[in-house]
Order: sequence, then C-alpha cells, then structure tokens
Amino acid sequence: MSKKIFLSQVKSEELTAAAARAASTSPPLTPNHSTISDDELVSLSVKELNRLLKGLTRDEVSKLKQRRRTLKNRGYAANCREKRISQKEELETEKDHLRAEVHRLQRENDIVKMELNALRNKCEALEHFAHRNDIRVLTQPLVVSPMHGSIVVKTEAMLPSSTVS
Amino acid sequence: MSKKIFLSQVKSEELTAAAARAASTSPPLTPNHSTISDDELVSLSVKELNRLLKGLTRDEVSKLKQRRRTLKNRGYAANCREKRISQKEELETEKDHLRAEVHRLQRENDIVKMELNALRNKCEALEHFAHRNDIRVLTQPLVVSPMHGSIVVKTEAMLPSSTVS
DNA sequence: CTGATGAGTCAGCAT
DNA sequence: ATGCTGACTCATCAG
Repeated sequence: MSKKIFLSQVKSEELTAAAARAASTSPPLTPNHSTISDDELVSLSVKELNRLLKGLTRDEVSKLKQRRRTLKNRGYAANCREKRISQKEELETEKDHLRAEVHRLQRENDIVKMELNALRNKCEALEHFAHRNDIRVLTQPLVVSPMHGSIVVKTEAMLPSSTVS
Repeated sequence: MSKKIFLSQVKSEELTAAAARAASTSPPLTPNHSTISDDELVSLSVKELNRLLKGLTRDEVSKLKQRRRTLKNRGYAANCREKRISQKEELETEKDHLRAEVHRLQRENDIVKMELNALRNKCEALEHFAHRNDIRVLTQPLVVSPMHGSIVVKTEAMLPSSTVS
C-alpha cells in the first residue's frame, strides 16, 4: 500500500516553499571541505559514514551526524504524510465498496420481494381454485354404486396447510 | 463537527516538547517593555492592535505584527490537525453505518428468501392438491341417477392454469 | 540508534 | 489581512 520514500528525499528538486528554507539552512550545515550532498549523506550506511568521519574533529563529526539525522527526519516526515493520505484513501475505498454492496443488496431485495408478491398471487389463485374444488368434492352428489347401493364418497384429501405454515 | 480552536492557543500550558521550543523563541520576540502575553496578542482585534501599536518604532511594530502572525499560524496549524482527525473519524463513522446497513439488508434478504421458499412449498402442495382434485373430478365415477339411470357427470371446472402461470 | 509522530514555524495559495 | 495546508525541524517515544 505505502510507497515508503525511505532514503530518497524529495529535496534538491523544486526550490519551492520549505525546500528553499531547508536549502538556506544547508550552508551552515556544510561549512567546509567535506562537501557531501544531502542525498549521499542520507543514504550512507553506518560503516560508510564512520569511514567518512575518520579524520574529522569532534565538532565536525557531531555536526555531520546531526545533519544526517535531520535529513533522515525529513524523510520520516514525508513517509508519515504519505501514510496519512494513503490511509485516508483506503478508508474511502472501503466506503465505496460498502456503498456498492448496499446497492447490490437493495436490488436483490427488491427482486426477491417481487418474486414473493408474484408467488403470493399465484398461491391465492390456487387456494381459491382448491377451495372451489374442495367444495365441489365435499358437496358432490353421493355416489351410489349402481350395483350395490352403498355409499362410496371419500374425504381423505385435505388442504395440507400444516406443512406450509 | 470541528471544534475550531481559533484564538485560544494551546500554549502556555504544558511545557512539553515543541512548546518548550516555542517558549524559548519568545524571549527575542518580547524584547522590552511592551510585554503583552501571547494569548492577549493573538486575540486582539485589528483596532485594538493598532491602538497598541501607536507609539512604537517601525521595527517594534513589524516585530509585534510578526509575532502575532506566528501565534495565529500556531492556531491554524492546530485547527488543521484537528480537522484532519475529525474527518478521519467521520469517514470511519460512515463506514460503520454502511456496514450496519449491509448487515441489516443481509438479514432482511435471508428472511424474505425463507418466506419465498416457504411459499414455494405451499404453492407446490396446492398445485398437487389441485391436480389431484382435478383428476378426481375428471375421473369421478359416473353418477348414475338411481331413479332414471341417466348420466349426470359434470366437467365444467378446469384448472385455471392460465392465471397461475 | 532508527523510525514515527505531535506540535510549531514558514512559504505560498486563496479569499 | 486572514485562514489553511504542505513541508521541514525538533522533541519525544517505542522498538
């Protein structure tokens, strides 16, 4: 997610705003011969730095170390800002996804509800039909066996209402 | 949403971190007699400021104005940070609401789908029932009038299949 | 020590 | 002039 600028400072490019100020503070930080650029200084390993520090006075050493620390801090601050904005973007992306999910669910819901209504109508029609037939079955003329004269009306089939709520 | 610190600077409270540094830069900014506190200076109206600036040298005037500007900037920076975090909180709140809405819709969806299934079962049962009755109606034994021996079977009712798909 | 972050300062933009 | 914000510096904390 994050780009991690790490040790390739933004500086020494556009001389705008704070960069100019930072540049103006460089002169006192680079007082003499050991003219090493910010980019170089900040990307040095500790070993390399120590080698470079060999023939310097105590004061020069601490000056250089301090400059390095400041340059590093500049990078850390940039990272920090980057992180902030990428976190914000991440939040907004997640929000967008959730919003899309809400819409999807709403559409799905609408569809299912329409299906439900259609089915309700069908059910209702079937019930009316079944009721009519039921009435007819229950009220059909007694069937008298022409042969024996016994009553043979059946009433076994009922609405299976208990199985459908 | 935002608290708007405006002109009641956070300073002159805890002397921690940068506050100490700011305090250390104050001495050069308050060099002499016109000792006005930061809080006072920053909350002055332009009219009041001008009144206070009346009997001062050009240098003192610009020094004081610069101090005021710096103090104001301190407040602006604090506002800016506050705004950032409240915007972040707002994003997270909106995310939470969307998440809740998603869950609500998912539950609703589950319920409706269950209703739909139940209704499907009921419908199916009704169709079987209707079909059986239909069969029975259509295949009921011929009713022979015991009195006249004539056929009286009726077959007027058919499945209203066109209305229930 | 290295890295991260809150606060303060400044430059520059916008109103 | 006022307000805001990006970038930088510094103090300070955690690892």
